[in-house]
Amino acid sequence: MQIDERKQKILWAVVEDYIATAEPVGSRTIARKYKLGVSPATIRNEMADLEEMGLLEQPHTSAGRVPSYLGYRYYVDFLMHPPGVTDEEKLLIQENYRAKVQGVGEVIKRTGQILSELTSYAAVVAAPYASPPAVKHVQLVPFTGDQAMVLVVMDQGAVHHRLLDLPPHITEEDLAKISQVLNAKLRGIGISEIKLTILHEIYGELIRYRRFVTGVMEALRSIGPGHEQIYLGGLFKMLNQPEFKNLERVKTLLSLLEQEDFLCDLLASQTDGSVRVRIGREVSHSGIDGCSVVTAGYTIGGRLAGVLGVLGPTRMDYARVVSVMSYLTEQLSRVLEEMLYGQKTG
Amino acid sequence: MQIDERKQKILWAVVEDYIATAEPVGSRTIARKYKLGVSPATIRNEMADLEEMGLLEQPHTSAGRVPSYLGYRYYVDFLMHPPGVTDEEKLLIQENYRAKVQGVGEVIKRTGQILSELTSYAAVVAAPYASPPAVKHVQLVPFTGDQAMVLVVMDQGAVHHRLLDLPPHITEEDLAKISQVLNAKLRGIGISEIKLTILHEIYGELIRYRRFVTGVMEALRSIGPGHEQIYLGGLFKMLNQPEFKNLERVKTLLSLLEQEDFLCDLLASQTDGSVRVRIGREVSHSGIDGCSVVTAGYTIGGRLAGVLGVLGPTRMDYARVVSVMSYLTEQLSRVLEEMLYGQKTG
DNA sequence: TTTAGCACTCTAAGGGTGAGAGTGCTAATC
DNA sequence: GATTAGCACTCTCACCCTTAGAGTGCTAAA
Repeated sequence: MQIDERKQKILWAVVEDYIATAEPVGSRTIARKYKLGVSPATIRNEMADLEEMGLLEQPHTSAGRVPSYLGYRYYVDFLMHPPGVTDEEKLLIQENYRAKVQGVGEVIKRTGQILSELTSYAAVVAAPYASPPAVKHVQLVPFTGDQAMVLVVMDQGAVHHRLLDLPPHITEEDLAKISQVLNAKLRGIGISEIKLTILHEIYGELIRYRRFVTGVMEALRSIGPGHEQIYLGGLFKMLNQPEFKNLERVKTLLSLLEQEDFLCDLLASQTDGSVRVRIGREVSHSGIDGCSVVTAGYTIGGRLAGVLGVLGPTRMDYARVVSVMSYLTEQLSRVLEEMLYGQKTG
Repeated sequence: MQIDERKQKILWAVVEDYIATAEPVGSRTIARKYKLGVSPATIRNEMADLEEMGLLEQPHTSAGRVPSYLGYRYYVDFLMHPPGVTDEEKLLIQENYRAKVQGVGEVIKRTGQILSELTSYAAVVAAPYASPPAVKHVQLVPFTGDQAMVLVVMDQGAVHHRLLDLPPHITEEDLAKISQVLNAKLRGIGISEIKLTILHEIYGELIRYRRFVTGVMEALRSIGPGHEQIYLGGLFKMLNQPEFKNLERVKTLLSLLEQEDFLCDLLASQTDGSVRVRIGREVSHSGIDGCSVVTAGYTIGGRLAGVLGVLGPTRMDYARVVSVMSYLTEQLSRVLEEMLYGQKTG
């Protein structure tokens, strides 16, 4: 059996209606609302076919139909028409960024807020993690008598800091000198690219402080790519969805979402700037059944810089979410580029 | 009518039992479990008195009694015996801090996690906001061709950064020089203490860069004291409490907790290192009925440095929470002091 | 003053019922 | 051969009723 045009229309109608109402969709409803020019009986027959093909499901014998996982997949891949973003929404988004924002963290937060605002689902946004982030500047700063702080500025504006124990009898000038050497050797290099040759060069010039420099390098390595700031918000919006009237579900979901590792996992698989939809079981995490995740990458200077995502029930308004996400990543990329490289070069 | 010892015992028993079971407490239960040496009938009479005094309430005529707001207040003020913390729990807390922790942020996060772990309620922890934080180090770092990053390390380990437009034709050496002057003038001074005299001194030495330095100073001022990192966690734990089986409540609560302003408000009123219990209506925030908040300050060098709090239902195990909080703030103060001032001076 | 006994009240859980929505099948129609 | 009207059937959900259970207040006795 194949999916002819009428079947497509019916599948489309079922998915759209179910997304809108959260109620199983009956043949009568489709005939009435979507005027396909055929009677409910015909639609019933077609729906029985679609069920046999695994695209629809029946909660129980005498209920309407509900899209199956495959049904959603087919809808997302072939049937939906992302409606784009209205002018008002565009304005809203741009307003949101126009307000004076201080630093990347603020931008990320605002992005998350507006994302959940516009979609009514939970939003997750990872701050730029950059692939790979390159060191822009390293600075050792005396802190207490026996501790120093290592400051590392990355080329995309992130700043990391670590505290380090100082060896005895090291002076502020020593620190400045070490900073200087580290800068000369590391600037423009990704953390993960720090290889033995560079290490040897550094040790060569700083042989006196070998042990301390080892500590510094360890601290640098501990920065790694992952575990940047992650924004999560809009949870309460998602609870308005009827699928979350079950408290047990809310609990397991919340306990997952509180773990940053989990959020990282959700976003990590995004490897380019496209919009990616993972439906139900495709979100491979136990305890998060019946949910879908839409992720999209944003870029800085053309390279993937970070990911934002929307988490909602499988019955998610995919078309809308995809529209919002693609416009939003575009804007976010633009804003970050302007911010980090200046208006002129952006 | 006054509260004699027997009434106290009965009130105590009602509160304890209700906290433990979340069920209205009947006279029979009290007679059986708390062996006061009197019959249920006597207890009934006493309970009627306590109700008349406003310390107990009846959900409906034929249910047991439940503490009223005043009842909880009386219990917290006069009747409860904080049980202290068991040795295992002490060990657990100390283990938690012993693990290698990187920076203040990590300590705050871990504190929040263990706090909600030990109490089963939601935990809120504000990173040290310090009164006032003093500048430890200022550093200007060239970023892109026409932007520089201002790094400010505060004496309690926080690091702030801001991006700034550079005037044309400024060199890296210029930046280094400006950094040096700023450091000399600002080190040890609180952001809010930067007064005109200091400003004049700086301008005097850096007259050439006057406009740029103005920008730097503005950036510094924008750091301000408030809005440090706030940890919030353990929400899903709180949902196990039967009072949150009502989804509507969970939603309003979540929407409040997602606003950092709200969390700040919750913690802000704490002005010393003591443990403070606010019950029900005392938490003056609409939309958060039936909840109590326990806050406590932690100190660094004897001065209030930050606040942690527990948010739970009015039927909260106050005795336990107070015990945990007072031990935890003690430990947290110790850990932070060691971290920021070094083991020897702590 | 305390206690036993008892009638009374209220809730929450269980079970039965009927309306409503939707289906699948069959036979008639285009 | 595809489509449709008609109809019997199924299943859920909301509603009502009933009852068990827990707890009370009152009264009278100890």
